Amino acid sequence: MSDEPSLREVRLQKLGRMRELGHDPYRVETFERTDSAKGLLDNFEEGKPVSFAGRVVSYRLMGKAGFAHLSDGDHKIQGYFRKDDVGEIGWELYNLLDVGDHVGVTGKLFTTKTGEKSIHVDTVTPLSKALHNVPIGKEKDGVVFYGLSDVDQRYRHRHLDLIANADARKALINRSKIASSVRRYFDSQGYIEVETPMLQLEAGGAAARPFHTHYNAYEINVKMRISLELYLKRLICGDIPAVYEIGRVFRNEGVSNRHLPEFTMLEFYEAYGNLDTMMRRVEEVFSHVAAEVFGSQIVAMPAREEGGPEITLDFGKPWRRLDLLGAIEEHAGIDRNELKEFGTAKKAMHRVGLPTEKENNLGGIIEKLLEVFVEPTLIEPTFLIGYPIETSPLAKKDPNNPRMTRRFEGYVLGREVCNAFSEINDPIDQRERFEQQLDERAKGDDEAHPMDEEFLYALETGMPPTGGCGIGIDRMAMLLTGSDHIREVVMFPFMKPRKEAEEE
RNA sequence: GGGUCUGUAGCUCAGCGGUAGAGCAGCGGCCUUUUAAGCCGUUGGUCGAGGGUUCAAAUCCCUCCGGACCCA
Repeated sequence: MSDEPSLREVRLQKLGRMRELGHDPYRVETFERTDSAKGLLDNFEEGKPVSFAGRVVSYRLMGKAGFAHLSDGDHKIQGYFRKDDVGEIGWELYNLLDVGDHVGVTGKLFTTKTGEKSIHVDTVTPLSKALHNVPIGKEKDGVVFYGLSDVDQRYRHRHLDLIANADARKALINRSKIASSVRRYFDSQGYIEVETPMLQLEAGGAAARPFHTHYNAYEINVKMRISLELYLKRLICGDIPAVYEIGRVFRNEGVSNRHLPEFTMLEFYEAYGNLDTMMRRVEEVFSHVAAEVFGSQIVAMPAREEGGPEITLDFGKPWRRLDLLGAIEEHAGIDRNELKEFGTAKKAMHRVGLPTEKENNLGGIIEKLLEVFVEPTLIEPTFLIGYPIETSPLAKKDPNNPRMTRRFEGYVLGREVCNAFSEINDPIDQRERFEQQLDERAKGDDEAHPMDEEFLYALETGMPPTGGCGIGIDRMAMLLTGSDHIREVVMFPFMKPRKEAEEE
């Protein structure tokens, strides 16, 4: 996207003139500021001398005086520039400014005729020149006009989005604060944060296709990790009793409003923790983050549909706990006894109007029923407990029902937010599960879990009973910031490359 | 993968068979407390790309390249 040359040239000419006046913006290295814009406005004292620097986000010239708002990113404050006060050079410099430039000013705080707290400027120091149009909208009564709204451009040129769109900026910054807050929670609970390998010989710990890459020095093909799970459990085997990681994982899949090929997972593991421990951790981390980042455990969500009621979620309360099969019984009208065998389950699935051709095991059917009938109903924070064994190759069997595992998922607003289980610490059981997965793989399931001898060796050394849980940080951020698209909470989401018109 | 919509000036958009428009930004005037400042004037576009239909295509058709939303 090349600018109209003339526009860029005009800006370069203005830059040249600034240099002629002895004010090359790029030679300046620092500029002392009395306070942030918010600080100046909050601790406003009429007549107080101040200095401030920021980006010009609005600009009005009226003959021999003018106004411009300067933004430090978070807040903005208005400057009043008068020819008689800034002098000949200062006045010309002001005239050379454009929306998008950075400028430093000194002056005195004062209140305009219309009551806006401002800086009456007496010196002007250009600090950077914007060489192209910076699409900052004009604003009236909180409504922004002519801003940057093209979604593709907002993501591709995120810096413009951060400048121009306060809401987008806020969601992204809150996402960072959420991740920091999660860390503070686990640190305060005695957990150790670690970083495990992203390049792996076999990508395990989840059902997903990995990205492949090549390691030149060893001349081997390696894979990008799809989860954090197996390495973290190897640390539990090494007697690090409480461990977590927040890191990027990569899954070779399509994109949607909830999926990106790379996303940030939190996984945490706690020796001697069971499902109840993990549920408590999830409740606590959500309430901790809500309170720390949003100032309240009660979070207001935008209406889920146009004109619908606003929803408030109270993360101060314990989450609802429901049995998975019971929930299917309630919402799909399928008796749990029908879900004991593949044949009857398939019939029941057909009865409730779902296609059954693609299903080849009981667990798949149960998960499908869950997705269609139960998930959308789970608005209030809810744990669903007890998942089928076929889709849970790393979770302990339920001693009361060997077809099911000691696993739960948490849901909020109809979306999965976490996945946890009592980790298998029986190496014999784990090997059998991997072998079952290999069978699935042989049948064509390319997301089935690979065998991992190193992991099994660690388990054979002995792992205490352990609870583990994974939370998608992006999903958590979407939830808490009320974003409907994962790309709204990722600074630089992967974008399909633009085909250049013609490479010549 | 399926459906709906969409690509026109730096930004936000209108035009939908008769030969390219508006607001903002830019440029030139006027204006020393404005705030979507205002007033006067003005520059700026291979109408995503290619092909077709037509006397005539931004507009209709086809193919491609992007994008958005919904669905599997």
